[in-house]
Amino acid sequence: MPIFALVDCNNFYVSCEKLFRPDLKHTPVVVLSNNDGCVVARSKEAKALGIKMGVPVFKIRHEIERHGIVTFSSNYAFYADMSQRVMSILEELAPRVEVYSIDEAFLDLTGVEACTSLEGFGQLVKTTVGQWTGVQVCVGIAPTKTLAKLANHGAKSYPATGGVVDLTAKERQRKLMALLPVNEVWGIGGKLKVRLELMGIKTALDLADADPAMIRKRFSVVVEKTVRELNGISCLNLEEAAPTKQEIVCSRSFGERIQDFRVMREAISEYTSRGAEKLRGENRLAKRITVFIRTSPFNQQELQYSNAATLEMITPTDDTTSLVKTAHRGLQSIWKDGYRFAKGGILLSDFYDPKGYQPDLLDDSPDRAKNEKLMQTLDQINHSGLGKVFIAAQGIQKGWSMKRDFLSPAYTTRWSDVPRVK
DNA sequence: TCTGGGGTCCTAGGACCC
DNA sequence: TCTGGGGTCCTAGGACCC
Repeated sequence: MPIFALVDCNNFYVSCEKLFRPDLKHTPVVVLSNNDGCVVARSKEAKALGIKMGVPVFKIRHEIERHGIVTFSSNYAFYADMSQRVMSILEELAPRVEVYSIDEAFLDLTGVEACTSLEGFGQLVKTTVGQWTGVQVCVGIAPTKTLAKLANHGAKSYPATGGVVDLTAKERQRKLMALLPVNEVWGIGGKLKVRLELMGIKTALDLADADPAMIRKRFSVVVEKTVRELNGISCLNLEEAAPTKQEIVCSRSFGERIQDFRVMREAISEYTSRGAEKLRGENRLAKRITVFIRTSPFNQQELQYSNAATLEMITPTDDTTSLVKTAHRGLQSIWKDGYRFAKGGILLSDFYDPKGYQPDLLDDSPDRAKNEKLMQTLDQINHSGLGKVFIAAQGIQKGWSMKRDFLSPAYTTRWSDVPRVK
């Protein structure tokens, strides 16, 4: 029987910010999404004040002032660096690790029991990560990933557990599941919760006791697997190697609404360039690009418009200039004057290996090799810290670029920002 | 006035073929 | 009035995750 552990950092983004701001130790702190739009992480103090996850900042302005809540713009370069430190420790402690997200990892603990108690191992993970990085984690241990997630949830919710829950015993599984609403189960979101509740399935335990065949018929194989996982039958394996990407998205809400075609073209050019850069980083070529724009769905007073265009290139490419040209055609085909656009972006898909694709006989676009050197040079300069080079279509003013009014310094990734001890 | 970004997987349904 | 059936492939859209 396999044993999984889920290690999850507590309030990760906020914890990162607090590491370098000991003065904020007991202060309520929140981290905001891109554009300083919504709350995406909350300190324990902020949670205690009733600040909800995902709430738009403008709705809690009053609370922020009244309670002196400190806000940070999200600083992904910093969080990604801290994440790497945590993950490399986990990789030292456990033989097999799946980095599941920026603040979570699954560990394979099969066989660990022979050497030490599972709970003891969980405590070791927790204290080691805490001492070496300052980041606090909780550990959930169980025979399936879905149960390990629930165990972790238990470890977070009940301080008496000491942040580690071993859920390998069947009775403990059922006891915890009876307490949890069905939408706390990994893979059950708001829509499924409503449909399940109509069938009388209200708790995680109700779902575990449901008939898998019936669930498959009424929902899907995904939910069926969830039911089996809740019963201790492992359906989801540990995925050590990151699977190759199927698509690359670059999209942003604009710092200010866009009403002018030329401005939108700049923004789309910028996202396309970034997408092309990511594509080269993944060592892939894309054959398809989707361009999309939309007004704000939150403002119902306003005229709404949302559209997307998908274009196919003759030959798969990673060349910024030809991708930007294609994106421009796409934008042209969906653009409409008279709207206040709130968001736009591009999606690259239908990927090919640069070494193994079939060139098209009728392709008359310039030889890929010519632009390859140019793209390499572009990436090199942009990664060197010497400055940034970009194509003219991206524009210079960028009034639309995102707001980040409360950004913390790059403590761990930029020499000039490394804190000084006086 | 102001509401994130980047992914995955599955399914239904249309297009197309014989 | 009567208007095949079965298969594959592709895409859009919906659901979920963090």
